[in-house]
Amino acid sequence: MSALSARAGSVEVRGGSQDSRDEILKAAMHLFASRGFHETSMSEVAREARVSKALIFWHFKTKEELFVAVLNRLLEPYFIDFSEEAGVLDERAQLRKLVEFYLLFVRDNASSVRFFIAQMLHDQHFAEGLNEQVLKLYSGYRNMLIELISRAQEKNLCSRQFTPAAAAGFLLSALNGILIEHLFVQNHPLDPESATAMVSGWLFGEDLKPADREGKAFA
Amino acid sequence: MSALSARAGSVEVRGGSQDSRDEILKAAMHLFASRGFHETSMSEVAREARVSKALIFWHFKTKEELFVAVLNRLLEPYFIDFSEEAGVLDERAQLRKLVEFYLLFVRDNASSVRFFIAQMLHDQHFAEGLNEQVLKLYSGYRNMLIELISRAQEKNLCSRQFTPAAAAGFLLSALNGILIEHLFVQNHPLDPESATAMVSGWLFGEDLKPADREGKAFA
DNA sequence: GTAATTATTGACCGAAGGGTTAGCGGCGAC
DNA sequence: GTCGCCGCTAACCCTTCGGTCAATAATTAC
Repeated sequence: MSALSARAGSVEVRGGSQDSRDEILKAAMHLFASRGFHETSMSEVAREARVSKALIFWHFKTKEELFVAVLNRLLEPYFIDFSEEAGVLDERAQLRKLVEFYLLFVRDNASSVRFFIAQMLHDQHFAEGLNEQVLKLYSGYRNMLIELISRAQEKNLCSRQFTPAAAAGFLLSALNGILIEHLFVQNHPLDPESATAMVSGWLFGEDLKPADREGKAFA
Repeated sequence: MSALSARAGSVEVRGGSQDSRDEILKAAMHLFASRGFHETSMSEVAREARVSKALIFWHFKTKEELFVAVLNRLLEPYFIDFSEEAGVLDERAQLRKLVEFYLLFVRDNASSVRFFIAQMLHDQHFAEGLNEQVLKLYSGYRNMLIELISRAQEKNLCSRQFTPAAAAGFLLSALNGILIEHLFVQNHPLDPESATAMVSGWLFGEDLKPADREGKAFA
């Protein structure tokens, strides 16, 4: 915020402490996210931020505090509000939009997603604070799905084979499965269109276009 | 193997070098799997194995070599052969069996599965050697699914809506999604029966029993 | 019995890690 | 001007880490 506005002058005229703090955070984000907590030393962060190690400890009491700050910063893009887009679309289109949004987000933030998953699986210590926030995001998304599916079922727009909660859960599992396949198998382009077609084919019982029957996203 | 048989006497009469090597491996397995590579020190391993640190370096040249040995040891349970069970069952039952097997395995080896996933996501260095083996397992499983689905489609036992490869891919994604949900949401019991019912409901277009419509595995 | 080989150890080493401290330049307040 | 605070640094401290080494038990070989 003020960190950026203060940098009006084109070159390295940084003055305020916010500026160095930001530089440190950026360097730490990069290093922590790509190497992990224990494999990143404060000296490395200092070097990458072109700042003395002591300054980092002036901004952040401990390495862990810096790490938590990085976690929160990396988490920001995950808090998105797309309620306004909903207005005109019917439930089926909204669901499709929601699924596509998930897949696009994962594709465009793969490295950050990978980092968070690895972090939560690996380190229960930090995970505790993290779990709360991630779970909030996750259940928010799930609730939107449930709500939409429920309304779609009322209007007979989709199969009533499952309860909305079960359908949403299964859908989420499929999405998560696509996610991890994408993270593991490199060169797996995660084609959101094909995957969305596949998933909504299941959900709405639609007949698929011949191209989608091959499920590029899963082959 | 001989490690155990040599310990016939009730108390600590271990002799051969294999015995101490095994003790070290067991300690290292435990520590690496629960804390990770970088967070585990050789001194800790030595203490847990009740052995001097120097002895570890006598058995294993470096920490990394020990870690690789641990990886291979932890990977052993994953190589299972269940071709003989197939014999009498029809394709539909075989598929159900295969799905259930996946889920049971994940449930019963959750900590090891968690460790491998975290490891592969986190550390590309070791992941390279690991990826090969894991990918072999994975594509082996996938090929069995494809083969079975293909035969099931020929016999009209299941929907022909998708190509076998696409159906297998989607199925695997669903399974992986269940897997990660199970790893993240603690107290999520991963009910294999319910999940299998759900999944085969999708695959075979079967009507579900009322209890399964609620999809306990996903709620 | 003794020589060689195999297991095992305590003590040690240099490097790197997280964190501290004393101090320095600059700048606003008075 | 000078006092005091803020931003910042070089040098230092202590601990831990991966790894080595010389010495010593314990086995085996002959």
